[in-house]
Amino acid sequence: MEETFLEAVKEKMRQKGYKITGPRLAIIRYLTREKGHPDIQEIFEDIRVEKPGIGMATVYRTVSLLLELGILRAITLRGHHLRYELNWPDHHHHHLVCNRCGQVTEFGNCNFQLMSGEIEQVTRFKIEEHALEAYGLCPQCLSARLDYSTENI
Amino acid sequence: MEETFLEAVKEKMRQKGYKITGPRLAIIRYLTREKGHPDIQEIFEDIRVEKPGIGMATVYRTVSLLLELGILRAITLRGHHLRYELNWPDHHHHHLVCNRCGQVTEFGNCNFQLMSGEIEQVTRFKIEEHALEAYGLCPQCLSARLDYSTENI
DNA sequence: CTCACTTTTGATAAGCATTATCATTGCCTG
DNA sequence: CAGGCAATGATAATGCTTATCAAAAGTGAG
Ligand SMILES: [Zn+2]
Ligand SMILES: [Zn+2]
Ligand SMILES: [Zn+2]
Ligand SMILES: [Zn+2]
Repeated sequence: MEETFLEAVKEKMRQKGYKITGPRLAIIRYLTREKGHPDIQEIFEDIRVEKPGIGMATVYRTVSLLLELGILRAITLRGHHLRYELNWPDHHHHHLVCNRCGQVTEFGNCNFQLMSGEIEQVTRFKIEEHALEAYGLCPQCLSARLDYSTENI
Repeated sequence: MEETFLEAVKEKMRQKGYKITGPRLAIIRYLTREKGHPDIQEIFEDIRVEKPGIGMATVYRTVSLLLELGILRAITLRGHHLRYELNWPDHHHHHLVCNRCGQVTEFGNCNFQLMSGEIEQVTRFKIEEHALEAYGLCPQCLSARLDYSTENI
């Protein structure tokens, strides 16, 4: 899976005339390993461990390139700075964020197509994509809060 | 409606010990008039017309205050900078953005509660809020594109 | 209404994140 | 394995947001 994806990425870069360089490969490999939602600073710091000489500008440039190629996906949670994740094929999902500890979980149960038809009828738009984020309390913070309210009785 | 809302805002500010000042009133009045989704720069420029002396710092501070009080709502479209709209009571809605011209339309047909129960079961989160944005082509851009593809036959 | 107290304001400086610049390095094709 | 051109890394520049602080304005008591 990872290898096939990496080859597809390289092929896409070659087709568009971009060079496959050391820094770019390191960043792509890192992103295929990393399963979370790192921001640009985290990407920079993690890459620096294996490639100490890399510059922040290169990380910015590579992330922009991967976004342009559709390899990377950017998400915003509560309007905070951007976080990134690989755009694996056939993996439609959204994010659930804990309001207390910030933990991010993914969920795939998306029924958006049930409302999109009606929205298209009402607005006359043709819908192409959508973004959805849910906010609440994760299981850990939920039980912590329950304990707290019990204390207060 | 507008007057009732304005009074409710004033009351909320008094309760929290915030002073009702000229600049703050001007910004709130402007936001009740404005029906779009201005960003901080647009708010600043529009307010400056009626209150030429106002400083950018005050606009930033007032927007933060209104967000804290739940009077204002912030939205991000495609991870771009924040845009704002008043949090009118009982007006749950989301945004539909044209990928070509950027036009923003609101829609109220939201079936999120149909999926939230299942997501809560799977993830064990307690969901409190959600944000949803749809992207596509507005009616104008849609017909423009249809014309264009006809030309190309 | 006036005064005294406290918050708010506006101008300015400071702080960060992102982008632009440019000489040097390093892919890639032949 | 060399030449050409894109990419890199260091640094400067830009732009947006927050912090600072003296002056102004809102509030509540008298
Ligand atoms: Zn949590
Ligand atoms: Zn979806
Ligand atoms: Zn449009
Ligand atoms: Zn909704």
